[in-house]
Amino acid sequence: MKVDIKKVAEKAGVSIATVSRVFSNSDLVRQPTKDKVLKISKELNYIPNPIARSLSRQLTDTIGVVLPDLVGEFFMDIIHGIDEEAYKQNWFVLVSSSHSKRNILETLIEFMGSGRVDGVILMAPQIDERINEIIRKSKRPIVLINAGGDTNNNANFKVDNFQGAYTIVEHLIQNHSYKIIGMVEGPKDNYDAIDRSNGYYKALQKYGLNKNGSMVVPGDFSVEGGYHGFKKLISNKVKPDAIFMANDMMAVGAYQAAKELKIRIPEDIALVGFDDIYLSQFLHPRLTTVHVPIAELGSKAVIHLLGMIKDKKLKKKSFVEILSTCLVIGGSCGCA
Amino acid sequence: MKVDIKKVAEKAGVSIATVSRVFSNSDLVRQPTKDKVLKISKELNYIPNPIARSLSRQLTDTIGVVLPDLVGEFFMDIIHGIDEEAYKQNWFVLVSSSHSKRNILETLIEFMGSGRVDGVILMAPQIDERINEIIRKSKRPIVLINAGGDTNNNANFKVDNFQGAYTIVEHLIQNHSYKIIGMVEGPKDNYDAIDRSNGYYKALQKYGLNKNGSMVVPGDFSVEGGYHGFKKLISNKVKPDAIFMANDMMAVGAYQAAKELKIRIPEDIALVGFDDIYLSQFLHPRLTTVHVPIAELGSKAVIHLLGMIKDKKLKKKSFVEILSTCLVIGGSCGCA
DNA sequence: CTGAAAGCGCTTACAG
DNA sequence: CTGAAAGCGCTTACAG
Repeated sequence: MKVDIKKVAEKAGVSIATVSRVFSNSDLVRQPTKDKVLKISKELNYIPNPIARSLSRQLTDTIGVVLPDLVGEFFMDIIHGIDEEAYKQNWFVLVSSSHSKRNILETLIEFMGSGRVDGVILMAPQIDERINEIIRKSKRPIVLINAGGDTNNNANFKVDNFQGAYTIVEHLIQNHSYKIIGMVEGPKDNYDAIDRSNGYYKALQKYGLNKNGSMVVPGDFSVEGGYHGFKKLISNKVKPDAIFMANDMMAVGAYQAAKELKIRIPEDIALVGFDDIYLSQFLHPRLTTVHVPIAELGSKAVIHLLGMIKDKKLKKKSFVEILSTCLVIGGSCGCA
Repeated sequence: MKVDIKKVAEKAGVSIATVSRVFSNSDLVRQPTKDKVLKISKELNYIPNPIARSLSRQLTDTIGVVLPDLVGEFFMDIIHGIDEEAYKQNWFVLVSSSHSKRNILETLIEFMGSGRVDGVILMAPQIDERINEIIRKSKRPIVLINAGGDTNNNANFKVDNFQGAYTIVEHLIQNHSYKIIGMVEGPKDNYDAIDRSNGYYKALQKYGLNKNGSMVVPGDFSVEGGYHGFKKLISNKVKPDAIFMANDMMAVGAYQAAKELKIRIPEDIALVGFDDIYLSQFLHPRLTTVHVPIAELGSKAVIHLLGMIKDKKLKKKSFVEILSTCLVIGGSCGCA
């Protein structure tokens, strides 16, 4: 029943070494021999056992992907980007997201410590010292996606949150001449959020609006957070002309609040977001926001990781690539 | 540097057999011996190599998950359901979705043929003969999620599309007394879609509306499909009182069309959907729809699959569980 | 309760 | 170009 390399070798009248060479595409085998082995293999329905191969080569052809719990909207895009690229190069993807039963740390230890994967892609909103220690101790390469905290001495792929925020706020100022621009920020300890806030401040400063044109309230990247943040801004004696929500989910909450208060977007107040989540195109008017290249982040991470696995030298180098975002114009900012 | 079972055995003054037994929690080891081994292991930072373990046991503790390309909204929920349950039982998840570079068939062959996984969960909208053949030939167990086509002799977990559709249409008839109920159907070759259509017809029939109260146009589960389907229904001389969109994505398209035509929902026409996708709660008014227990589908599939892996007898039995859906009432049907 | 040894199915340096 | 043999790091039936 079970057909292994021995059976193929026997039938083909060669040694298992030769069969092995045929399947690893060694050029040490003559074409006729190769043909014969391949023919027999087909007949017997032989597929080399990847586990045995892994044990022998000390390589698994598998990468581990560790994701945080809350990536919701992005989840599929990331996995797709990773999966597609990995497949192109004939690698497998072991996925693990943190959830109620498990945290990132555990998963990382499991992946890095065992021989189950040859490298890992880690998406962690925040790298703490314990995580850094695991990374340092491990001999397996790791690539960070959108990581915050101390990410030195690692390979990093990030999104240009600062520039994205700067650009969209600049759009509000330059194209629409809004004078007072409010912002509902993201979580204080989230690095994406911090960079977005910085981009906002920078744009205001550039156009001299930082003194009287700024109005900031805290938020948390959730729909409810956006709902309350919007209400808070709107209840100010001086009303903002426009509001920059630090992410689209909060913008959704803002739409709800506006609806409730019968405030029209963009007639009464302009609104913009960040992320370009799927949902944002269905808001009315369509949300003006910043597009984030999620799938690309995934595929770039894979390419780099495989490079690190193949070339040990690369592993030592720290590396950062910041992917640029692009503005998505909808009607919510006041554009036609 | 590399610490293996030998090193631990040596340091602990026992044989590798004993170390192995300690880590597989055999009760054949005395507590003091166990303690000593565990202590040394901690010191040396020893983790048993899962690949070697797999080769020896002929088990990988890994399940493969094969998903179609287009599950968008559900993707994360399914993976989460599967991942969480698998983790509870200490299993790993190898994910693979079909995409531009790969189809379901290839992935399935790869998973089933090689020794990379002990079983697979397959979500295929349609099982064709080639897929069935692969399943039949493989000695590894497989569980089907929401599969269509000939799924006999397999383990299946499905959603009760028929009942869900029946219930929501019945709601339109019973609670709102609508007399003419249109429907935009899903793809002709999609089994979910077919069952939903059947539920719709059954409800109309039950209440004697099948003669004059039915109005059906084709659709394709896409936003655009819903947009055009809605327009087509609305352009009829006799207008429907309510429309059942075969899925929420199409309902989104219907909202867009309604907005454009200045048709109010539900005042001018009631609208309901199916799936309860994340987005549907943000439509105005909130979409009345049918909730589908996606994560549960995933976790149930895992539980059953692991059962099949552990108990070979189970593997032979065909099995179907149909998870029931529930009605989610929003404002779009005319409810307060 | 513990150990020596065979075996899981491959890869690859070495010898020819 | 090909083969015999050691080795990858475990598990487990067998013997004690």
